[in-house]
Amino acid sequence: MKVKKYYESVAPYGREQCAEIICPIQFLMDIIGSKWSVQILRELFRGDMRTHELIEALPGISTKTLTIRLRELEKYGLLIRTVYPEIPPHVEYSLTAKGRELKPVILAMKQVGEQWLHQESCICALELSG
Amino acid sequence: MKVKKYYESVAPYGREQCAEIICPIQFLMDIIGSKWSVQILRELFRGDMRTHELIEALPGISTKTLTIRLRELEKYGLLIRTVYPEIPPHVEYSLTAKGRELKPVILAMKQVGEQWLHQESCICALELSG
DNA sequence: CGGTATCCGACCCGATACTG
DNA sequence: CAGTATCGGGTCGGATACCG
Repeated sequence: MKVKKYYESVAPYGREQCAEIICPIQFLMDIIGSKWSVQILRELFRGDMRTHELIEALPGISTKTLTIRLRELEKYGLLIRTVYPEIPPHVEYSLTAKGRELKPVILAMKQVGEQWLHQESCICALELSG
Repeated sequence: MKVKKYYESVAPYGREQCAEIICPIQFLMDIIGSKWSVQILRELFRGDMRTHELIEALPGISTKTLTIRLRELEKYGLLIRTVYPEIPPHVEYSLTAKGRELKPVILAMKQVGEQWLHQESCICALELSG
């Protein structure tokens, strides 16, 4: 009886391989649409990073979720995991060429996201009335 | 006691308003990252659509999910819902100017998505060994 | 340091039946 | 035709403790 490693049991829920019709936009969303995925990629665009650097750069992420996301992105060929056989362990993550193809997507998202963020009236803003 | 309408009870799970630090990329993902959202927007970029036209254009979506996604996108100001007081009911959805600002994002996603889709070896392909 | 195992609440979303 | 109510399975992902 094959036992799945725990991070294999988690996959983007919308993904349906080889459906009759595949929308390339949804196809991409299924790859990068999980929580934290784009933020991990965003960090790696700044340069190669070690695990604890990612954890520090992404406040709130758990080691479990980080590992799952990294394995997914590695499986999709977007990043490479390099292990240096040292003690204590030393693991480095870096974007592949394929991963860097996401740059225009992430740039476009950044541009629109910033624009909308600045327009948005903050829900937490103090109400002066009353 | 206020009773939430059922579609108000559903919101993108990653959204945290007014966090100390907000990544504009994640901010955008929280708006368009739910299942079906980008596909709905993709259809509306082709022109205004009625509810049943969207259902036909998005095979697999339920009326419930469609309604929830449409209300979300309307709440974010990305589309407008127009009701024509007729019998039978006639409702039309159209992108707002803000919604159309997503065009470069969706185009970039489409481009990369198509490229990767064509590279991908199909998991369902027959295995010739054995 | 990096990763794993386990538990568990939250919620996403599909199916179905029903209303005006 | 468009939308609502309700149910329920699946899984997402956070918290925590532990290992080599």
